[in-house]
Amino acid sequence: MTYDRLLEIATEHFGAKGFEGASTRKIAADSGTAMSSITYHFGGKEGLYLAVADHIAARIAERQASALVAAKSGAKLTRDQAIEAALAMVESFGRMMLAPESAAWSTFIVREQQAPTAAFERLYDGAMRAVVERLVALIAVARPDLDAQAARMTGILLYGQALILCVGHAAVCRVLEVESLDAGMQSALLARLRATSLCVLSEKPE
Amino acid sequence: MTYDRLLEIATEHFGAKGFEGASTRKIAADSGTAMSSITYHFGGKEGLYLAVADHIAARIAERQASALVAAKSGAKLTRDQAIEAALAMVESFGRMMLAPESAAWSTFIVREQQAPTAAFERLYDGAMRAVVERLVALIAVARPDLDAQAARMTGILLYGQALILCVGHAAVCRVLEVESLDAGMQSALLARLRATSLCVLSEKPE
DNA sequence: GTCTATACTACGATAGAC
DNA sequence: GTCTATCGTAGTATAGAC
Repeated sequence: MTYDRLLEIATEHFGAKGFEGASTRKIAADSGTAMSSITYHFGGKEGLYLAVADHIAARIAERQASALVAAKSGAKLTRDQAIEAALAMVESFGRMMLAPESAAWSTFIVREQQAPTAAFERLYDGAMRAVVERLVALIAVARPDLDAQAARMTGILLYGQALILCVGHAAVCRVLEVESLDAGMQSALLARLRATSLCVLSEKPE
Repeated sequence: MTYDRLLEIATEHFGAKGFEGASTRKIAADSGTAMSSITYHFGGKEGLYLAVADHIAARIAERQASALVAAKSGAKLTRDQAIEAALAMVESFGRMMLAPESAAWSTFIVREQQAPTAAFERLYDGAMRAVVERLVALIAVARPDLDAQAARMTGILLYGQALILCVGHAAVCRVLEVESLDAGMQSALLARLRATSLCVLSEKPE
């Protein structure tokens, strides 16, 4: 379908070059269709951009769905269970950050973070909110010594560890002295992510 | 000087909108000069872009200089000294990430990370390398249980915690339920950054 | 060094054929 | 639904006056 193909290609282009950098002519050409198809299906460049935001949010949501289910919310958890569930969420996020698709997503999202447009609301409400809130709730159980705001901040910082794997991709490769992150390096990174997160989550409340 | 003014304004524009999104016309206009001044001083848009990369690298380097000096390299440090020096470096980086100027830098750098151009070399060699290598060396002292590669990964992850404060700015505000990060919130974030980093650095080698 | 002029290319939008 | 054709705008680069 032309609609889907345009959406897929547009995700790559907007992710790689940003809103202004991407060209509707090139998006249409790479999708094997005419530029006016964008007008027909999405109303214009801006409509296409917003559709891409929804698309990214949906993809992220479905990828994080399993981690969310595993970290069941309502149930009372022991501290060890909460720690394990939080680790699983951070690791799941890190795994997504290492996946090749998310390279396009991350630049898209980071741009929206710095200068939020209407697309940011869709990204946050569609994908981020549920994941962050769940992790924060688990941290509150794992670290009863932290107040609510400190638990939120800790959640942010833990996700930051995973985020750099994608957002700082070139620097990560440089520091590790590799050309790209092969499967072995990826699992080593995820293991380290889990280990450092465990240090934070299992800190003994004195 | 026209040269300096162009450089400063260009840093903002490229940071906010990326290479393709920024317009030499607008950069020149905001600098109060003619567009052809860019050709004269920088040879064209691309030359200006590379000059901005050098400019950002220099600014970062000078900001991190004090943290680098404090974490003196050659000297033998005790574990506690290494931990304290590493904490100071992470905190210094976090402080920079919270500074308003770095908002423009971060998007510039993140774009380069995902799709590195010649500008990335300048950023990495000019600013990042020294800071990362110093932190990794300190981690090696603080955590003798980690091998060299694990120490590198840990350094990356610690910097990731600080990076999200800038790169995920909009989401951070959302999670903390504030409009912007005032001074109190900033120091609370830095305190938490220090606390979680301490958890990782002071982990007892069994 | 800095400006004005202009040349040329590429952009997004839209109208209308099919 | 998809295409071609065209319009107006905005982009960078460059030549030449001062």
